[in-house]
Amino acid sequence: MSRLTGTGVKQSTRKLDPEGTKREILKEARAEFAEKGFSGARIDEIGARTKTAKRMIYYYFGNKEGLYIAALEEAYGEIRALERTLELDHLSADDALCRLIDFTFDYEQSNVEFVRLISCENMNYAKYIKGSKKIREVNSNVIEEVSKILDRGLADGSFKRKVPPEDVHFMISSLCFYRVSNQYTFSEIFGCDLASPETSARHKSMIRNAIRSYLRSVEDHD
Amino acid sequence: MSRLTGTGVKQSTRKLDPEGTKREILKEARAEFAEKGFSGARIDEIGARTKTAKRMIYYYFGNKEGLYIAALEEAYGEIRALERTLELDHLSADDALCRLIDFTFDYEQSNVEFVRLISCENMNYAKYIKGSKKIREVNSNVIEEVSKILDRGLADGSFKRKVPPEDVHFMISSLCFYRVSNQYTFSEIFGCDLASPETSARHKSMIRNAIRSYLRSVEDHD
Amino acid sequence: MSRLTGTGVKQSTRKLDPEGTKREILKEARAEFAEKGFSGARIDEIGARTKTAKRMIYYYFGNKEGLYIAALEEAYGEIRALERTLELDHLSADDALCRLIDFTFDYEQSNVEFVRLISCENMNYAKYIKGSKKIREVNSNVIEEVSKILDRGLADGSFKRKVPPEDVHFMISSLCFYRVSNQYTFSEIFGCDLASPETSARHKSMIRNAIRSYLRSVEDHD
Amino acid sequence: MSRLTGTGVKQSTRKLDPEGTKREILKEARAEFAEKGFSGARIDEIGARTKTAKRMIYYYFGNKEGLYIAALEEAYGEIRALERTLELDHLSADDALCRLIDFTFDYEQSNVEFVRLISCENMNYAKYIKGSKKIREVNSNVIEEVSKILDRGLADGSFKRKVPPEDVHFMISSLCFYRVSNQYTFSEIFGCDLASPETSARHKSMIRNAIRSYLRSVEDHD
DNA sequence: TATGAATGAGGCTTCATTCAT
DNA sequence: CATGAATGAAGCCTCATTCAT
Repeated sequence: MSRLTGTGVKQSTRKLDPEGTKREILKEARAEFAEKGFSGARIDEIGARTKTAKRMIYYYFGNKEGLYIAALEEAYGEIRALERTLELDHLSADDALCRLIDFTFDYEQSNVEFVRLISCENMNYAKYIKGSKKIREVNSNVIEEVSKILDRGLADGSFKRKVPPEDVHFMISSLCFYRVSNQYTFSEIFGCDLASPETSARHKSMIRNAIRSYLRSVEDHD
Repeated sequence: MSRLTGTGVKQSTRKLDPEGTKREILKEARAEFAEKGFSGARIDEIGARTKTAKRMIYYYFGNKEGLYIAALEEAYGEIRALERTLELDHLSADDALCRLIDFTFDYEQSNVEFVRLISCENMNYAKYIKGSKKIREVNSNVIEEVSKILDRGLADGSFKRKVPPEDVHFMISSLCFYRVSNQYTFSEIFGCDLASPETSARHKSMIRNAIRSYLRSVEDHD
Repeated sequence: MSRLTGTGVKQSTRKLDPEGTKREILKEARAEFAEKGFSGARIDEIGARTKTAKRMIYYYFGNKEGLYIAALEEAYGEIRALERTLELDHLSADDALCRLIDFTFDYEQSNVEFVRLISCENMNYAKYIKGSKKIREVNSNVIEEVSKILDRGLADGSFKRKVPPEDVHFMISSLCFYRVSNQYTFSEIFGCDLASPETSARHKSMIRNAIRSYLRSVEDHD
Repeated sequence: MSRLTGTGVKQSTRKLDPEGTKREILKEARAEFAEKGFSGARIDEIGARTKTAKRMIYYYFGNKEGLYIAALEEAYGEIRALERTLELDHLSADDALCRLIDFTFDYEQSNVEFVRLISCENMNYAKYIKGSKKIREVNSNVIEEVSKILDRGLADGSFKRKVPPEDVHFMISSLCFYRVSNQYTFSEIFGCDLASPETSARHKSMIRNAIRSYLRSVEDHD
């Protein structure tokens, strides 16, 4: 029943900073899950990366799954929060579209962690976000934004084609996401580097204009 | 494999078909790795799905890593072999492009397993295919095919834009791959079903025409 | 107690009632130890059942062991205190014996918690009550009471047999205790229900008369 | 992926003796569960007591619960198997009854482990044996045997009272079981030693004759 | 070729307890 | 008196892999 005083190397004095502790755990969890996936991630590793004891993970998040879901929620929350600051309504349809595309491109290119978390969750058949209404809420805005842009473009004649907003969002997402998510196999197989500044700049322009030209064109190959 | 999972059912007769055994293991390995990822996949499970014993996996493939690489190689081999049967040279540039896009679209839509294996390997930072020259070889042809189409299109005036073939391959891949790889989170978040026949048909046409219109257009938004 | 189990519900107002707090903890501790045994019981659970915080358990009882001993002492104290109110001296030997048996029977049947605590302590080889003189004290009276009954019965001829009072107490205890302590396996195995009113009434009479007839009989099978 | 050759102290060469391994694990499991109860028992401890690796417990029994159930089944199996060798049919009702009582008394006194396992399972509300039809089967015979004795005794006049065989079994069980299960608290509290040869002999005779006298008597105190 | 038995290492989680306020 | 935050130790179990036949 006796207790040896811990020989912990980490901290000489215990700190009491619940919010800080929680935030730090979450930060390292995102990194670890993004790097190794859900089953590859190690709770031990996350614990080791933090200044607090591994034990606190269970204190605040219950278990590995709870921590993972929290990590996903935070990741989705961040990108959608930024998206909301874009002020697309002030811009012409064409400019707004390009701004949205550029934002998505830049964000995903700079936030590999986010992209990998989503890939990871798709490997899990999205089973962990199924329970999270927070994620649904946080994402609800995107389609609405695209929709407004498309309506404006059709009205002012800059777009010719009526396309469901989900489909446009899908194209933006695909082209920006895949570049990051699949950069490793793509670069390896085709001997290029998708992350290089040149390729990056070229692709950014290409994605923008591919989507624009689709919305502006009318002739189809069926 | 545990004593608890029942015994004596499998090996009523010893079969001596090394190639068959190997093929069967590989088939189940692909399924398991595609479903669970590398670290989530279970050697035990692959053994259980097979008519032969788990021990044979080690006999034929050395270890989990060897089995996984073999699974990847086979998966890449299959799609590229099919791609080679397309006989694109006989077609006009426009038709050839569309045929290649359609093939990619259909193949990835029908072979979720393939898509997930590639996603999985990207989660691994492509570290396992780095060693495999077989995979590089097997993929070498694709860019060449695209290149020929683009040249032909520029020559006959059906395409206006000079685009690196890797970039066109990138667009095709992105749009076809993401639909499958990210269908779970996308469908969950936006309350749709990317795999439904309607969405599928609409997207197939959209992808085809987005890429075509890009190649045929000239005005850029910079 | 984990952050996950909801906060801020309990301590709307600080109550300053040390005795009440202590009593409440003890009550829940008895329930928890009786239900799960010493090693199965959870300090967290006892804390959760209480309106006060888990920390108070350590404040008042030192540790799990201290709490457990306090629970045992209280449990023994209660039954012996009631036993002392029986006023057996006013009754004939035969009546007094039956009254004591009936009391034991009823008390143990109604206080499964008590029975389980004793069972639990026996699983612990009685190591925790060894230190407690309180428990010895509190139990000292029982044998004395039985002894008086037996003496009276031999004197007035209603009992024929001279039996050590400990042995009679042992028979009463065995027959009343086992019915409760072992009701789960017994009922399960023999497909009956020891707790049903019918069986209960039948057994109560049987126990009474088995002990009586033993004290009244003389012929032995050796 | 490399494997260090084990520095195991236990055995220089691996043995392949599945039945022996299983038996050894079960033997040590019975001892551990009987000593500490289900939640107090330590899989590690059981593993350490055996000549094989802890891992084999999971190989053969799945988990702690599976091992515990197997231990219970074996324990019940043993006593009932011995009971079946008693050949009570050849004896007079009175002799048969005494022989059965003596057997129960001796067996439980000598097999504290069995008694404690049953106590333990009652602390678990018999939840683990609920699933086991093996245990029900193995116990089915007992009541039948008692019933035959009672019938014979009523027929030849050695017993006067018609008592349900379950109730007689209950009395035998109670008196023999409690002596062992509760010896620790009883001895501690009343300053005696229920396991001593003298007390043991006295109780054995007492139990025999208490049950006999009940069956032979008719006057009740109601 | 084929297989059941065996295993060390390490993974997730729980637990009683103590620290700091 | 009271409490939320923090923690080391240890528990159960899983996993890829190797041994012995």
